[in-house]
Amino acid sequence: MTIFRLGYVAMSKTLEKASPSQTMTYTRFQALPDREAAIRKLEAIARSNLHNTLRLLRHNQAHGIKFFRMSSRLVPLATHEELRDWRYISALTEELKAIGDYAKANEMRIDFHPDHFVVINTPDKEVFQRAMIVLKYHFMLLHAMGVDPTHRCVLHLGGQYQDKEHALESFIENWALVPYSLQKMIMIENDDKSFTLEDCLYVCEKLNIPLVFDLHHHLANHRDVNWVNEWSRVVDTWRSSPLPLKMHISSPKSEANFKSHADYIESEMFLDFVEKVDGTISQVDCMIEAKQKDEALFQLIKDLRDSPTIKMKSNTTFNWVEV
DNA sequence: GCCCGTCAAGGAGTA
DNA sequence: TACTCCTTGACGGGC
Repeated sequence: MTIFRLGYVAMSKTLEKASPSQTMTYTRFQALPDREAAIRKLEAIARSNLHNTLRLLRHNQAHGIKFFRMSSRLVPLATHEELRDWRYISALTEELKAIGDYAKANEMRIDFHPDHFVVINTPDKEVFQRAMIVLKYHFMLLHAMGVDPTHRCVLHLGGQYQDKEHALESFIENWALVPYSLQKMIMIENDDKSFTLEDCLYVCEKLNIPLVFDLHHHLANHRDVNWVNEWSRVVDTWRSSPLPLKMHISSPKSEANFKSHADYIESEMFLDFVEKVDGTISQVDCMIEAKQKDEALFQLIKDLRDSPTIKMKSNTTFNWVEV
């Protein structure tokens, strides 16, 4: 039997006025005459984002959702080079701790997916250093929340730079330059145009990093479309993790626009995945990446509930969500 | 209250 | 070499 736990990304389509990603651009920040007042404004925005994150967790708890990816934009301009002197963690200690305490009390898995500008295999030292600053920002947020940072940040392998084999080796070389505390935080995900499941397995096995398998990306970019052949290797990358295996699930927007995410999840595709995985592992945490966010999760649960296939499979357990 | 340009980032693709 | 596009949600000016 496999337990499938479903989660969603960053924001809700049903909870109103609950953005965790309110922001201020550096252009606007700079335009404010009083720098101290501008920083206090940034802190007010961050507090609102953290408050809304806690509201989202409460909303999730009410619907039985125990898995959630937080926005990486919780603290606007936190990693900007002109704001290095800003001690945002100490200004936000209470709000951060409240999120961690709530997640722990309700046995929730919360994590991050820093955006694709965090590139570890880059040949550019400045780009690498900026990547470290962004990773450190995520580390400090988790630390202040009181959440064990192990395997809480999903990254891609990076750029190909006209030579994929060399780019893979660059990742391995640059990995040695990543502080151990940040290394422990990272999971690697296959992407939809450069690095396939096999490429990621090569790196993950070599460096002992858990692999987050993205089924949609795999369908868009693969060597062998039949991912089941490599499934046991994916499972093995999670052997030393304190967390269950994590997956990304999304559906293509259209044939013409295959790589973009659709509003909802095709339940047939999801059921096909469930049938292939069921019984191979005790638990799989599936991150639903759909434009309609939690609404898509609710719809998927509804579709599954109506599915004759799932009714036949009495051994399969979902964390059912009451709509 | 809606529309649309702008903001930010690194890489890929094109001229 | 220089540009445009990709992606994302939010912001804010214009109407």
